[in-house]
Amino acid sequence: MGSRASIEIGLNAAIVAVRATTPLILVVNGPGTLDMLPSGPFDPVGHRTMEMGLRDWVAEQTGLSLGYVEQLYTFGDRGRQPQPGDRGPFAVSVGYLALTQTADGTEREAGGNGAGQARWRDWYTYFPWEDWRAGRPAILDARVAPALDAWVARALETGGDAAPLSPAQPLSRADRVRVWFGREGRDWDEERVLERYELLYEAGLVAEAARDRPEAVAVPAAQDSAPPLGRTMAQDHRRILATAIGRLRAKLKYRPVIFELLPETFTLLELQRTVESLLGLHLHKQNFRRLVENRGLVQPTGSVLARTGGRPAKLYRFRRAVLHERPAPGLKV
Amino acid sequence: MGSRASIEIGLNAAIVAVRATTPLILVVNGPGTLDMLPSGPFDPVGHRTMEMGLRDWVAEQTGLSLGYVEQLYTFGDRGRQPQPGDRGPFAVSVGYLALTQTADGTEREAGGNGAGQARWRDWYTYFPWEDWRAGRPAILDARVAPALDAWVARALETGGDAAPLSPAQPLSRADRVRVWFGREGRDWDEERVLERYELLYEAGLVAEAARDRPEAVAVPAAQDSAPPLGRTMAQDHRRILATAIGRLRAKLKYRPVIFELLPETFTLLELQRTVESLLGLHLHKQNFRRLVENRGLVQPTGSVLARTGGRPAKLYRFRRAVLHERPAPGLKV
DNA sequence: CTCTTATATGCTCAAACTGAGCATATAACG
DNA sequence: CGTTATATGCTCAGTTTGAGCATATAAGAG
Repeated sequence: MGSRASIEIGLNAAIVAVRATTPLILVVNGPGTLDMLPSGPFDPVGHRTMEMGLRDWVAEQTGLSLGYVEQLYTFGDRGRQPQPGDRGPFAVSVGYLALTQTADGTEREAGGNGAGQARWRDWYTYFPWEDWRAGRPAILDARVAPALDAWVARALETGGDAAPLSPAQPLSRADRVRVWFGREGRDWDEERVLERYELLYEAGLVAEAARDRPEAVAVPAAQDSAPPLGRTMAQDHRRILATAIGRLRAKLKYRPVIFELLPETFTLLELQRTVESLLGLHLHKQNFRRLVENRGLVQPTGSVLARTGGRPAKLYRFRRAVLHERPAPGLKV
Repeated sequence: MGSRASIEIGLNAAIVAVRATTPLILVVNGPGTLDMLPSGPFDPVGHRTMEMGLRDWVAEQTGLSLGYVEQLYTFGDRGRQPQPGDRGPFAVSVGYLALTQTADGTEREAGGNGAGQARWRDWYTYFPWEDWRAGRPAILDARVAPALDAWVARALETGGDAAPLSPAQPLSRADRVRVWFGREGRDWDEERVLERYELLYEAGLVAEAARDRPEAVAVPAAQDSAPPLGRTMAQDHRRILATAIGRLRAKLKYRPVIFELLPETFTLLELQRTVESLLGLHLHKQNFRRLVENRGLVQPTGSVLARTGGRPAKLYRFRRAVLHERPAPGLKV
């Protein structure tokens, strides 16, 4: 077992909130103009658990004290290293998803003394193709689809596209493009955020790909001067964010986590808009309220909210008792 | 950031197969008579990714070449260390779930030159309370429930049981026992394997608890001389196995992973028995076949299997095309 | 004051899905 | 030729879903 490189464990938090109709992610300033997730190395001497280490780093860098936290995935592949010759400790990234009440109002909230100011940013800035609320995002037809088609075509020319890369990944390039980016309308699985991002990475279409392995990306000449697809983040943080979004979109459907993001009381429309913003699609209004009421997820507070125009909406709150009832359901939309 | 303890990343594989009606887990000999999951440290110099490292370790220790592999969770808390004074490198465990065709026949299969012979063992050996196929497991009423009740009672006496340990874990002892171990019949969520195991651990009812923190377990005097609940494993491997079982039980319902465990062709009853063995419960036969046929998960091969007594069963195979169809469904039972 | 524009809510309805069973078909066995 | 096992087909009522139609309650514009 000889000499192993030393290993460092990076803890990274994708901290999510929703303001009105926009899902937000908390970022700090990274190298250059790059955004970074709040993060720091795990120090087993100073922290009893990784999660506690994460909370400390976040508090230090953003001033935020996290509530709901869930571990996402541990990434540890060399290809993703900054690779200045593979020097320094090898870094493994452990990604976490955290949910917090809408830190609304100003664009930035807590200071933090870390790498700079922490601020909230619309998560669709990083994944513009994931927001279908206004219909199929233009960027898909304009940029993503052509580039992916070209990438598939290159594979078909140069050899074959049949080869499964691994038993766990048995789809060809063409299949993956079709399955995860679905042509046409309703062939879109909003949970496959990570798969789509990694496909774009593999195809060399996001800036991170060029940064990590400049040699492998020489090919896509066509859109060479085009702006990158989505805003880039430092290190592998956009991959962690993609994991977070996908996991949150999935979890909403079977656990009542949405209420971690809402204030104590809310109207059913606010609840619906929050869900829609995260899922990136629209839901049938009447059916949505029927769902949340039948599942017993909410209970009326008795008061109403005088809004802008229109009939005043009843206020509801999360019915915490569902947590003690058996399956503790979500919003299977 | 000063002096950090060195960190070692342990890769651990919960390798699952099914023989007839028994879910199996592949174990090697650990210290003493303890079973261990095939595992080894991640060496970033020798392995490009953690998953490749895992495959290498498994091949070395068991002779098995893994197919389907999925990362489960990364455990890294100090409380679970062997703690001979917290010396040595700090170990973080990354757990993986692997699925493989039934290595049927003999009790052991591949040799491996590692810590000894690898062999398959019924996973309910480790979690006897998880198998409900023959009705509510006797061990629940005989041993688990009384011990948990006593543990809840102790909390109620000594202080209060209301305190949520963390925002992400907002349930009291009493609630957790009720929600995860459900009194009576159908209040059992077969996916909550990890939650149940960790509750037993926290309550000091599994041998690992006494091993990790002898001081905290002095209390349960009642069943002091009783045999431990379920077979113990080395380190935190039983926790990893619990994670694997829970994840697999959940995943069966929305992805066609069951076919990783089955031979090329099979009868619908074999398919059903395999699913049932993993879920630890019985399914309605006619409805089950209606489900798999309607979802297009299988297709008849045309031939039949002359069995023991009874009408011969048609043979089916996995309809791989579902992988290319949109949501790639599972067996939502 | 009345009409228009917005929301909020109530209700309906058909199609699809689920959970439980009843009934029939096809073999091996004694 | 019954008996005993499975394998398969079909039914049926209760629920759940997906789409809409219709009504209620406010703010504003003529």
